[in-house]
Amino acid sequence: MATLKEVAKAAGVSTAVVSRLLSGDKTLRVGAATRDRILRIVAALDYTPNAAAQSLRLARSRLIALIVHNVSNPVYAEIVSGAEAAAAARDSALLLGEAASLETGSNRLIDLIGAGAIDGLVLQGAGAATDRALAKAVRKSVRTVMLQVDTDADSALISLPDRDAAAIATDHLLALGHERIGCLATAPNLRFSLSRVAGWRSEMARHGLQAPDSRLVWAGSDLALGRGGVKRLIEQAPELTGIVACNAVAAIGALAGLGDLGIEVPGEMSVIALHDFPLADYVAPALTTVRMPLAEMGAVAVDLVCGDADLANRQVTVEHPAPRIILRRSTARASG
Amino acid sequence: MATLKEVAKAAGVSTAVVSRLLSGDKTLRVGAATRDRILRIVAALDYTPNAAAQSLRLARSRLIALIVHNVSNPVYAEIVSGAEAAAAARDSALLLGEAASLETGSNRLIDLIGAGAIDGLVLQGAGAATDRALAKAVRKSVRTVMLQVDTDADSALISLPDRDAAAIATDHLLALGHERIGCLATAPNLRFSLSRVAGWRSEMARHGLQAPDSRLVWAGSDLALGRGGVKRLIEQAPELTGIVACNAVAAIGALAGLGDLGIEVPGEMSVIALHDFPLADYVAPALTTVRMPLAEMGAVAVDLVCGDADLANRQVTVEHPAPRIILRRSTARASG
DNA sequence: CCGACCTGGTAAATCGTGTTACCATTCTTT
DNA sequence: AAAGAATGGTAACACGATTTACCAGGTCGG
Repeated sequence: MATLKEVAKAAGVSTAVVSRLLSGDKTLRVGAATRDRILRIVAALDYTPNAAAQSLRLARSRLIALIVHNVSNPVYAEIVSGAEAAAAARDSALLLGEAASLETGSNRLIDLIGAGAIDGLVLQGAGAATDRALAKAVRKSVRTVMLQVDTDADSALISLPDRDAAAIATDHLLALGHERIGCLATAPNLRFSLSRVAGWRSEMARHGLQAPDSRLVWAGSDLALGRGGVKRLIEQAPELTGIVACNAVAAIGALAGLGDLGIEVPGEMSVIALHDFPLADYVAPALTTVRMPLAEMGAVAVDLVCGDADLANRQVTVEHPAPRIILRRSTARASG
Repeated sequence: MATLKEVAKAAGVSTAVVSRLLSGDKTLRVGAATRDRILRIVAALDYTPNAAAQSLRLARSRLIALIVHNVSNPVYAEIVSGAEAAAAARDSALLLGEAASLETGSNRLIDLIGAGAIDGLVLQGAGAATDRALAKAVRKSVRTVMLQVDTDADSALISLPDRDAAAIATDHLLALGHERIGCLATAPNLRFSLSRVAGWRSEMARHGLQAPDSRLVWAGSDLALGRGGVKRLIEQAPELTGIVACNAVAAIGALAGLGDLGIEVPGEMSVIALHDFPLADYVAPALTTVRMPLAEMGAVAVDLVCGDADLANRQVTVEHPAPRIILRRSTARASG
């Protein structure tokens, strides 16, 4: 509750001195006695600058908004976690929004974006909510970074090494002797998803093997869609002995779907997935994955949006740490 | 970028009219023509009130802070999700903090709390970060709600029906014919944890069965601690045929720990856990749980902190939806 | 015809900081 | 001793919205 004016009065100086002292103004000349007295009083009164007044004056709030599809998905949770840590490291706070809440009616977070009240916006995933947020952000030219899906606005795009990771996964199955390898992809209209499919295709081609559309199916990024998707895939391509799943959550659904079909993993079918999270080690069978730098992507997004680089047409791929295989039990040497 | 003054000038009125019109002041008498003109201009200029100025004037930010131990834990993620939805419904935005980021050095979120810049604070879990936040909040008398762990401050405490849920879980094992039932608890110094243990103990007693300390072990709420904890438990009490795990994430670790020991679940050991989340259906074996209203707890917390009820010594238990068993494969009838 | 009331607004203070421009002493220098 | 510089600050405005108190002019009742 202590205000700058109160501190100044208690110290017997003007508010200007206190403000300049606390903000480290180098042009301020102040006596040592006065300085100490002010600092003592600041401490005694537990003075903290009023955030609203500061934001108003500085036109800067040190608030970052992150909009994510769904925080209960462990893949997205890891992004949130990385972003939160990076925001804290940059002395900013993180406003979190989930897509479902933002779609309907009026929403405070959307309003804050529309009022230019935040310093930066990070958008993950596509959909009505992100479109709405993006439209507001563009109007007020809020610095915006998109994760994984691009747009025509003047925002930066952060990607993962999707193609490489899919190639690594495919290569792992190939090294185990598999030749008929399918792909459980996510969405046909998103760039990152297409990159992963391209990684699978090109690695197959490099080994002179086929990767026809019949061995590809579009599932989403959640358990139920993975479970249903793998059944369509097996129906289309019963000859498969290995599957590259482009999303680990969907892959776990796929393991269940394969169980429904009576197909044993890894005995009859090897499954490797992109992305990793702790529980992947505890499903049945433990899922072999290619770990991608998700937390780092969240952190890079926040760092980029907080910096002062020009974001228009900026494209960044998070290369470190590089994708690497986490070997578990869902992949095995091809039989026969 | 449009300001109230600009709107007023364009409409040929004073800022007072515009402000009062937009905020729905009923004492304002304004001509129909003027009203329409103002509203048209507001729309044309895409005017959004400056959030900082509004907060400064109204001493109210419509920001809620939620501090959670770890968003990657699916149990906590569900709390976050519920809180976010409730905040959106109340036209507030949610600031998210993770404990690890808040412990060290200066932090913007802690500062915002210390400056009284938020309307409410919800704290989950105990630890240095929450203590720090709480201390700041108390100084500025920020409305605070604690989840699951109480404190001596004037904050409300929200609980789950812990004792009932543990009793339901215990009862399930008893109904399957188990008599030597252990408890994999979380922390010995937290109230909710003790309630769950009490639920186990009392239900055992009600059936005339023993629940000695040798059949109890304190593990935490994550995978590794559950895995280690169950091994200590089996060492102390090899005679057990059933385990009530007080946290589902730890329980999944425990399943792995039992696997390490070569103990088959549910053949040789039945495991039932408190809390539920989607992936619990996909581990090996699928985990039988007692579902608790986690998202609802997050929502209740936000609603309470946003309301104007007196929070001092207020205690709320989230009773709906009531805890219920999700029957899966980790529990079976006692053999012999 | 005059006071009261209603209609349709306005002026100005306030919230708490940050910052630019300026100033009264005292000290130094030649 | 007078000019110039260094010391140690201050006064005042701006940021953008809200709100209380007030008021000019027309209408109406008596």
